[in-house]
Amino acid sequence: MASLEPPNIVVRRLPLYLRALNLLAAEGQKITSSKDLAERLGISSAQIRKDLSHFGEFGKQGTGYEIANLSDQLRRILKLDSEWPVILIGAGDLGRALVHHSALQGRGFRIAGVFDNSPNKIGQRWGELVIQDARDLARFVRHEDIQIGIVAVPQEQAQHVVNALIESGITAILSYAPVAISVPAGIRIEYMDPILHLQRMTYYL
Amino acid sequence: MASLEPPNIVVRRLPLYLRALNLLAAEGQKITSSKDLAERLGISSAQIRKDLSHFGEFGKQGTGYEIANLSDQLRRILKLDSEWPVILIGAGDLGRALVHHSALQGRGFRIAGVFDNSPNKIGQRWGELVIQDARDLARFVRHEDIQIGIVAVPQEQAQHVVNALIESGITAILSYAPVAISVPAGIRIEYMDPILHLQRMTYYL
DNA sequence: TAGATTGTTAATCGATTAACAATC
DNA sequence: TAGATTGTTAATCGATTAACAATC
Repeated sequence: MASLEPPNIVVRRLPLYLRALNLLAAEGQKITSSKDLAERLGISSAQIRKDLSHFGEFGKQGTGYEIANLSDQLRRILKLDSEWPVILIGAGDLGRALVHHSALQGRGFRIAGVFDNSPNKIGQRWGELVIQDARDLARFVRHEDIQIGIVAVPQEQAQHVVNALIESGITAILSYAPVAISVPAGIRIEYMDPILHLQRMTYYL
Repeated sequence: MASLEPPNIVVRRLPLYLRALNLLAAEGQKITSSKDLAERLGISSAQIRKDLSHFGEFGKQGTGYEIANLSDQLRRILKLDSEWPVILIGAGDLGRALVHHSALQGRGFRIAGVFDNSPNKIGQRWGELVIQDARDLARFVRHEDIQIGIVAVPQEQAQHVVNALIESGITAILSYAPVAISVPAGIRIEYMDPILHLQRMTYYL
């Protein structure tokens, strides 16, 4: 039964389930079970059933889950059933990898604009995108009603850029800068820092 | 008092503390407290003290922690006091961003080799590195005694590459491929997937 | 039907927090 | 000394797991 406030830790696992389901679908599977998913993800089947139960009943006793259906449901729950336009700030290597590689396509996001403050970069074409002047950021965000920003600027500029994003109306931020950034309540921020992940493994080597 | 097996969840937070300490040091601070760190990291001061207590006593009542000392201690605990050589597999945009940006320098790691399987890429220079043939990977890993690998290849090749890495002796892997990879017990793997992070925020928008 | 798997409850497990004596 | 902050204990809180009736 869907309760009122699913714990954040549960919400954070849903994208993992969705990713596994996508993979199963790509393999041509139609049906899966909590046991099957659990093995693939390395967690317990009880946890998967419990997690899903916060949002509804998606399975069938004796059979399991229809992959296409569960996938749709998760996308709906995570609000990924339509594409979110995202802006990218920082047209460096990292930004290029994101745009070029285009891993965002098909998973709920689309890069709608790229911004930089370097005169060398502004005006350059990246595929269908033209790098824009960071000073035009707020206007773009408001006009296109963007809610999500990706920050791929040097560490020293990160807090400043985040402030500007929030000022312009952005409410969710993914930062590649390896520093804790302070944001007001109501703004969500996630971090990407490869070093952090590497440093989490060396203890065990 | 240092207990026998600190929980993994505690070990995973240590790099965050280290990062905050680095920042404080860069600001010219000499001393900090669990309260100060807690505010900066958005967690409780009790948690920081409890976490540190798994590894020893690093503070002084009434004063707090000497930043340089605590930083050294954490680096020692995490085995980051000497530089780990790392190999990178996949010389695409993402790989270039990692090498070029060189964010690894000074945080305990150094890219010792870059590998790719494309004839177009092999032989290219990236700064001081020359992209090597992926077939020479095992030899390099053994000869240079590398323990850590970063996988930045297309999704479809990720499992295959990881298998080869493990075969050659790598025991810790950072994967940029957005798929769960299966590894035998004793091998550690961490994932970098920006979409996952974005998908964890949309629920709340 | 018999077998399988769900959704849910209750028990267990583990992590976080509050509180405080020790002490710098 | 008085004030501040540690390290640690015990209490609280929350998450995970085991178990099973329901049922496809």
